[in-house]
Formats: sequence, structure tokens, C-alpha cells
Amino acid sequence: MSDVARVANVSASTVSHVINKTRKVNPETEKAVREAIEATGYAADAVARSLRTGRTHIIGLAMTAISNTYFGDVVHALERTVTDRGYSLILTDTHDTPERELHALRALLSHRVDGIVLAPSAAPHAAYAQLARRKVPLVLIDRVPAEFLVNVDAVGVQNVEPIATLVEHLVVVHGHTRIGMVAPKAGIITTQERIAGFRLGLERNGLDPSEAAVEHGGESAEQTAAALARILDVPHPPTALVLGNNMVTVAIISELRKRGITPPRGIATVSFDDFPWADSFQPRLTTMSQPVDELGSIAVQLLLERIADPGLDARHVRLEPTFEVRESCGCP
Amino acid sequence: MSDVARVANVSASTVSHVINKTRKVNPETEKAVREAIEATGYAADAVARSLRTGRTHIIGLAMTAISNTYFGDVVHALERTVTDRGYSLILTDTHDTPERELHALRALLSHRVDGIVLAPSAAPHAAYAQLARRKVPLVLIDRVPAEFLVNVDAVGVQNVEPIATLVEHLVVVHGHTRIGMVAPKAGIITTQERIAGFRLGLERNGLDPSEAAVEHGGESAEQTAAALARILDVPHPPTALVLGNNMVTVAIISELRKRGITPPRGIATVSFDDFPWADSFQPRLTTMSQPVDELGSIAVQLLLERIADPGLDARHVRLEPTFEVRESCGCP
DNA sequence: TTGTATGCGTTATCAG
DNA sequence: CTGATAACGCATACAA
Repeated sequence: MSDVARVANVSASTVSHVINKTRKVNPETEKAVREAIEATGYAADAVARSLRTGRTHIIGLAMTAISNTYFGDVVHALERTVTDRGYSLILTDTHDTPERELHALRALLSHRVDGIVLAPSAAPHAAYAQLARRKVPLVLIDRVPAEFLVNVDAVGVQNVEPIATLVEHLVVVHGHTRIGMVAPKAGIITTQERIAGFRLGLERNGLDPSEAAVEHGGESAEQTAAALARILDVPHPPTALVLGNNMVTVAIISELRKRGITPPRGIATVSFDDFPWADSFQPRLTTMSQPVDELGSIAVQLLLERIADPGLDARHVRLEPTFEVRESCGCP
Repeated sequence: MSDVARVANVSASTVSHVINKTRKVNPETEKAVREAIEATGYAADAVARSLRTGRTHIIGLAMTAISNTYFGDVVHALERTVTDRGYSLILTDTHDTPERELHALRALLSHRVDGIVLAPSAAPHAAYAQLARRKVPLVLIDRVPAEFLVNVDAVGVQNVEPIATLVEHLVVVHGHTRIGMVAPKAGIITTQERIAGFRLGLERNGLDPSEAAVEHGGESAEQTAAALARILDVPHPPTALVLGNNMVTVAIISELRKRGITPPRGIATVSFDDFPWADSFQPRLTTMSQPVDELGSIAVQLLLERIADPGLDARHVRLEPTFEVRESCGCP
């Protein structure tokens, strides 16, 4: 910047003011400055600027990267929105464990990000404490806490009703009466909601939730396969399965294949989470599709609004998934 | 920090020295400082530190996010490696266009990242110029330039031989003589190499490359479908297809489905890039699988080595993809 | 073993 | 309309 000032024969503060359009400057002076910027190839130092202004124009994202398609989609959506608004994005992986989550958040905090988008782990209390102490603008994504946290914004999708809809479809349209569920990792809020939706769907259609098998998968293919075995390897196994997220779905379809089963033949499946290829490969999956792009853009929007006005009341937004009826639930 | 110093009754420089272990300090003093840090909840300001030291401990990634699975995998691998080494990762999307690429790079540069991992667009000259001017440590990923760029490290996979292997498999094992290719976006280095590999494979097996249809897809589903139409809707269409990357594969399988074709019945396919579900869904794809994790970790390793020693000679590393023979190429 | 002073590159306040 | 100057929070050279 001092280079630019020297070349343009002005002071550093004038250079700063033309760059930031922060006060009136003589058109001729401005022209000289712009030319000097061009000539020297000057680019402002965001680090120094941040130190001075207290704002970094960086948003931090902390979520688990384990479920690759969902992670990739959300990251993509967030990056796009954040960039559109003139911000950059720092990415950190929570691995869905409280320790890594805390570590990720600390990194974000030390970089003085202007705000954080967090998909909280199963035990996020330490994380919340850390965040609260720093009073950093925060929006929770994907997992919307049941208890209303003070001044914490959140975006997620509806889980209970959509899963109930999936169950109802299995019962009413395809006549299933023995339905099991492979739920995602235990402890996560979305998992709890999806299980609740499963039970609700059963009840509403005259089935007994206490007799339906629910097992947790979603952490690894092996663990998910074990969950399936617990559900299927019994005297009267279910004839239909609700799969709680995309990781579970991929692992279960793979495992069913090993058993020689391709839904809907042998067993019917419905899944939470869609895939770009769900319509092209067999079995063609019947799914509840999350509006991932919207999730990302709304998260950023909420966050920027809170950065602009920290006094806002906390907002929780729930988006509607879309029911994609295809073939894995039984041919129509 | 001044808070900490006051509470511990020492100077700011002592606090700095205990945090960074940068000179001997009396055990008692150190204890007092650590307690003061704990009590005040102090966390060093990375922004101020960066301004002072000239290092941000941030790595920038610039690549296209369009091909979601590949993007997600690489990002995941990079994030993990970078975090392990005590760095953070800023993510930017080049959209695979020179303008956006330049924009992304400028953002990275303004944040004074310590190094950049770039998947160059088809016309990266402006980007390279910008980078060279700033002399920022750089490693190219995925697309390894043919011409040896001075002092630019690069990691990618072998493309020519692996695609030739795919073609050979089609000819020798399954007896195809009319083979077409849906290549990825034109202009990208990897695309050129994969087409070269396609031609090489044809020649080696006594087929005439000049008679084989090669069309570009990979930018959108529609454009990829159009490429397929140009290949298939002719008097003597190919009986086998080489699919140049994962985006192309998903779009083509979807389009074939609309035409009532499920490989290998009707047409055989082999693809570059694997999917986690490629083995479980029909058609079970025969693929060349990229070692994505390794790609990411090697990129980071090369970058950190160059940051440590900018005088190093440029290194190009090519990883070997793995041939996954499944069913889409014809049942064995 | 510890403290003081300086400067990193900005922006913002205050004069002129 | 423009320039000089201080301060942001840290790391480090120099002093004690």
C-alpha cells in the first residue's frame, strides 16, 4: 500500500479511502491511485485489515465429513452462498465427536471467523460453552435442538412427519405390516426425530411400534451390516425397511445384495436422503429428498443477518423434504 | 493477552513466550501464566499473529465443485491432512472457468494463505501469472500440466495407460470392435490424456481411432445426453462405451435407462472414477478407481515441503488408479 | 529469568 | 478534499 501511495503521490489513507469508497476523493486523484494499484499489482492485505476492523469476512463451517454425499452437497451450497456475499469459507471436520468438535471450533475461533455454521455432535455442550463465551454469531445446521437454545439460530429439515409418510406409504400402498428401521448413529437429534417419525407412522396405521425392530447403523459399513443382521436374522423378519440416511442406505443396499436381495424383491425399502443417481441405478430408490441447496443458503442468510444484528431473536427454520416415489418400495 | 499478563502479573512478552515455548521461563511463572490463561479463557488471536509472523497457517483450496463425489472426496482428504499438520483450509470454487478461478485465487491471496492447492481450469494462464507474481507456494492437483512448469509441484493420476487398459479389456475380453467415448469437458488436461489413452488402446488392439466416436459431456446432464445421442443415433453405433469421469457416468447411465438400456445388456460400459456404491447398484460398474485419499494427502505433503523449502525442484507425482472389474463391461 | 519497545499493514480519527 | 497519526494484538530484538 505504501508502494501504491508513493507511485500515486498520495498518502496511504487516501489509497485506503479510494479502495473502500469511504470518503469523497477528487476524480483525478482517484484515477492516479487506481493506476498505481494496477501498476504495482497491489492487493489489500486481509489479515491487516481484519486486525484493524475486527472483521475477517470468513465464515467457519464445522460438520462431519463422514457422510460424503450430504457433506459435499452442503459444503457446495454454503461455499456458493458465502462467496456470493463476499465471504470466504473455512472448513473443519467435527468427526461427529465432542473432542474433535471442540478442536475444530477452537481453530475457527482463533482465526476470528465472523460467524460459524455448526452441525452439532451428540454431546455439544462443551462446544456451546466455548461459543457462548466468545459470543460468536452461530447457526446450527441439520440438527435442530429440541430445547430452544437462547439466541441460537438453526436450519434443518422436518424429520418426524416425512418419515411417518414413508411408513404410511409402505403400509397403505404396499400392504406391509412388519417394518423395521435401520436408523443413523445414535444420540444425534435427527436420528431421534427420525425414529420418532417411524414410530408415529406405525401407530397411525394401526401397527405396534414396540414390536418393530430399530437398530442403529451409519457409522461404518460393518456396523450397519450388523444392524441389518440383527433385524433380518430372526424368526419373522420385516418385509420392509426404513433407512434413516444416505450412509445407511448405501451400506444396506450393498449388504442386501450380498444376501441376494434387490429391493423391492425380497424386501422393500424407503430411505431418507436422495442421491443424484437414485433414479438411474437399480434398485431405483424411493426417498425423502432434502433440499440441500436451500439448507446451505438459508444457513448463510441467517448467519449474516445475525452478524448484522446480534440482537435478533433466535430463529428455527424447518424445510420440507420431497417425497420421491420410485421402485424400491415395491412396484406401483 | 494483556488480560492474561495482568492476572499473572507478568509482561505480555512472557505470556507470548510460554504460549509458544520460545524461551526458558521460570516454572512458577509459567504456572501462573497458564492459570491466568485458563481463568481468562484466553485464546491467541491468529489474525494478529499472522500479521506479525507473515504466516497464516491456512491452506487454500481452489477447485471446481461441480463433480460432487470427486470434489467431496478430495476436500475430505485434504481437510484431514491439513488439520493433522496444524493448518486450516479455506475452500473456493473455480467453477472450472478462468474468471471464477482468478476470483477464487484472489480471495485466497488476499487472505494471505500459506499455500494453495489448485485444480487448474482449461485456461489457467491468468491464474498462474497472478500466483507467480505473489510467489505463493502452489501445488496443482488432478490436472498435471504436460509442459513442465518451473517450480510447480503437481499430483494427479495416470490417465493414458489406465484408459488404454479399459479399452483393451473391452476388446480382448469381451470382443468389442466398435467402441465410443463420452469424454469429460473439453480443454481440461485430464480429458486430453483420457482421450489419448482411448486412442492408444484402440490402436494397440488393431482398431482405427479415426473411426471411433469421441464426444464431450460432463458439464451438465443435458449436454452429456446430447453427446450420447451423437454417438448412438447413427447407422452403426458402438457396442461399448468408455465413460471419461464420474459425472459423465451418472448422466450416461441415466440416459441409457431412458432408452431402456441397462449395461451390459444393449451396450457395455467402462468408466473412469469409482463410486462407493458402484458395487451394489445395477449396473455394477466396471471402473478405474482413483486413490483420492492419497491424492489429497500427497498434495498437502508436497505443499508443506515447498513452504518449508521454496528452493526445491518441482515434483510431479502420478498415482496409479485401480482397475475394478465388475459387470457393466459384460458378464465375465 | 524477565521486561520494554517496535513494527507487521490496515482503517479511522483528527487536523489542515 | 487530503495528510499525519494512532491503534488493532501479537512476536521478537534488545535491554536489564
